[in-house]
Amino acid sequence: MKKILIVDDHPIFRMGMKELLNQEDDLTVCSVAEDFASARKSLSEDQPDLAIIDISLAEENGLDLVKEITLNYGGLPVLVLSLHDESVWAERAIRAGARGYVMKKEASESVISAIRNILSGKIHVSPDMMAHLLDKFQGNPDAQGAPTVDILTDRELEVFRLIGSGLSTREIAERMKLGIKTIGTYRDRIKQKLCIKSAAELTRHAVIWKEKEHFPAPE
Amino acid sequence: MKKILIVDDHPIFRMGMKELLNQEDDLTVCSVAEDFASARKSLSEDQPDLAIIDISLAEENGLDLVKEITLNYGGLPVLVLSLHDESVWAERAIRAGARGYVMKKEASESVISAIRNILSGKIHVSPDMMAHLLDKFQGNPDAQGAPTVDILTDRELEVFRLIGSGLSTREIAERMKLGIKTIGTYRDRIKQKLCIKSAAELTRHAVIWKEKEHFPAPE
DNA sequence: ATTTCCTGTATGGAATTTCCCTACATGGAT
DNA sequence: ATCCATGTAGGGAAATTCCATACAGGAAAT
Repeated sequence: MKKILIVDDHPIFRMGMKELLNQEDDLTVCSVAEDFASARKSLSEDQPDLAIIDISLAEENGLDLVKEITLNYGGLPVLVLSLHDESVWAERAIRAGARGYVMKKEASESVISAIRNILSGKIHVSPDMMAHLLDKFQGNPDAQGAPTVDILTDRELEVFRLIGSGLSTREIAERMKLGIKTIGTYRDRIKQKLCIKSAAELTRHAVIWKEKEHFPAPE
Repeated sequence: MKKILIVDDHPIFRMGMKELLNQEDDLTVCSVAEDFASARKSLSEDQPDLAIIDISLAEENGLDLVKEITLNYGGLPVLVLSLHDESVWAERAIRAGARGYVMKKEASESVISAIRNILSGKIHVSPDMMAHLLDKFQGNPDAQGAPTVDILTDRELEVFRLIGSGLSTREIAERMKLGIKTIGTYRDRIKQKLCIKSAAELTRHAVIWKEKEHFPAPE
């Protein structure tokens, strides 16, 4: 019986996931957490065999939790869930130490099979992503993907995203629990990498990018 | 026993929602649908008392389904769910005929109480949104579908547009051959009229608006 | 092994901007 | 006649932007 920890800040989704996993004979949800603090608690108290983490946690950045886990609980495999498109996040998730990535809108069976794959030692991402990662691994840096945003580091991207949702520097600092000056540095670096000259344009690019990523179809 | 139809394209979320509702004594999920077609089928076959609709459906626009339902099944109340922030979609949802709006990340209890409110004839949105809608209703009675920018004066709109194309205050002043301070005043007034609090958000709204002008929405 | 580059974090200080208030002239609406 | 929306602009404190610099830890390259 494998024990599983779920970290997700959507209550109803947590409920669905728990239901789904408990229907399997050999899996059991040992705990659910909605933030870092309770996730840490469960990690030490319940000793799960696998952690399922939503990387779009409300206040915190799920990638950080993934990093923390692979650092401190080396053996514990992590499956990353996300609302958003694989092409943007899967690679970062894997680099952060996750053993798999699935999008939330995928079928229940995908989630189950991802879990089984991971528990048996494999890495689970979609075939496309797998190919892409391998490509990149062999040193074809210009594989494809977003020409711009791709060169941002995790933190830079995080800041970029928050800029895109209309937050001010101070608000971003609060949300990420960093100094204002640090956010300033990230903004500088983003501007440099993306060849943007003013704050106004930075915001504009960020907003457009975010709208594209997060609101693909609807008006 | 009230019968409820769930329309959502996230399998796991559907499962969670179903579980949640079935735990209530007086509610039962009569059917779940993941797209328009099966939603229509359930509507005529199962005669639900309430429909819960995720407006970020994969291929289709959930708002259209809301409109269709209020048109053809006049009496059937609709609760709209969305991943995204209320401020963006709630108003549209209500205008499309929905009787309530909740974000997916809200607690399970909010969903339940939204359902009960709606079933008892009320409209359910967050207090903030309620205030905003009421405001709009009396302050601007003919605001039916008028985009907010309508209340801007010509100059304000001009400034708004330039902000949306990523120009800084100084650049706008130069382009319009006005003092920086004047542009500052326009920015203040735009913010006030559009209920925007920070410069970052102002830019965000302006960019989104401008982008929309250029990419006529497939609504 | 050592050097170099990248990333994350942060500081300093000058130049700008934002933000909130006030001011005033005009041309309509009441 | 009066009130109000509009276009224009100034003052001043607080906040942000912009540019430079710093340093530690890790990865990559030599």
